[in-house]
Amino acid sequence: MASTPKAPPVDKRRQILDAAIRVFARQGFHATRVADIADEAGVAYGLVYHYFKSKDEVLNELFSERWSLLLAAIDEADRSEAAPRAKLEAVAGFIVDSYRHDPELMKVIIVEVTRAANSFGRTHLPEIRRAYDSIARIVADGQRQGAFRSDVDADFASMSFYGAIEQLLSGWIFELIPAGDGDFEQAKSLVVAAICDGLEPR
Amino acid sequence: MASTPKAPPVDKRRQILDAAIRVFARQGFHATRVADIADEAGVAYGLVYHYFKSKDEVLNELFSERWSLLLAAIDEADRSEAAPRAKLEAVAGFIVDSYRHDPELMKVIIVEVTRAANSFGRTHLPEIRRAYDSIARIVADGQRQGAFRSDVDADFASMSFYGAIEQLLSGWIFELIPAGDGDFEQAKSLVVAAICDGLEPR
DNA sequence: GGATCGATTGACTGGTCAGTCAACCAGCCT
DNA sequence: AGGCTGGTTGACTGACCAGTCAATCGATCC
Repeated sequence: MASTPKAPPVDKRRQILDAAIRVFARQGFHATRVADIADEAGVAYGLVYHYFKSKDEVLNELFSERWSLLLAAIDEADRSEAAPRAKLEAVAGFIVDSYRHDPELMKVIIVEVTRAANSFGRTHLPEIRRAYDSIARIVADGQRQGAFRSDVDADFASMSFYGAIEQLLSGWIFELIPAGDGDFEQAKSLVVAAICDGLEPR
Repeated sequence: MASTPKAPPVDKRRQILDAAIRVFARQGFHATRVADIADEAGVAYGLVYHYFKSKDEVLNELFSERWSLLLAAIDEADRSEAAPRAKLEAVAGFIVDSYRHDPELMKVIIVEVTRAANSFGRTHLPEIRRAYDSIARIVADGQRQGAFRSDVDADFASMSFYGAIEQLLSGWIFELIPAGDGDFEQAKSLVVAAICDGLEPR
């Protein structure tokens, strides 16, 4: 062959990360030994430490990879010309689709980072917080435009909105509420409806 | 003395539980050694195992003690004659007051149990679920009375409502939003307002 | 005063893993 | 061939800590 296969045909690093998603999702971070990751990846124990400084770094990498996409999606929604309500729909849509596309990864991120406030959540608080802040900016903008009532604090609304979505994902993850294909679509509009329209009839 | 001090003057078991709250809140469950609990309680290591079968059981006890109060409060609200919206206000009020009354205990319960879905959360899922179900019953009742719109699934509304409150507590716990004395009162009505009235102006 | 029994003590053990490291291997260049 | 480089291997170690247990204490009763 003329090509120089400098990089090996299979990306072992990626292989380890993907294996880690599966194992973390199945057993939880604390209950998985590094050997479990290596086994699942079909790779020797030591190789994990060739590519990652520690077991923690594997999880950090998984989180950062995905969370940066979320931050980008929120910012993109914010910068768009859409109506405030449509912006929130875009954010909810992105998160729900993330779960639909890769439930195991989202499970790991939520259970092991976002909600693990005493371990990884603390480490990544600044990044997590950036998401809350960006959502709050969308809300505040909507209030300035008169699309949202102004007697609700934007930070508060942001927390409620995000909390509601995350609780929904948790419900799916732990099979507390049905997670059919239609449920996802329905959920997207329902979270926004709940926060924007409220429950009371007009 | 005529009295028979069958029980020792200080309840060591309670002392251990209270110490555990402080240490769990400060360091998190996984990071606290049993020796830390004993030290904080001013008690010998082995005494913890005299009163509790394991380190896990200490946390279980703390959770069950408090969660049963929450379940009772929700059920009491449900059984009352109040308007559906007032019932939700009562639930939100109880949870917020629980945090105000003992932030450390609520931090432990939320961080280590309710949101620790891969460890204790899984163990206590049935009890946690009972809270969601009771709230859903309040919502469904409100829908039957016409006080709430019916095109939002009650289970879904329940999850959103609870998720919003829990996210608020998380915000206080990790100092993402201000936790002054007035903020608590404001929050109670705001969670309900957000979920009942929504954000859009009338 | 000594027998009994529950509370209390803290040194010790056994098992578990994260992380290390020396050796091995495969491709590639000279 | 021989040597270099970087990916790959897995046995080993050192630290940590939950849980055990035999010993001590102290109150109460006979």
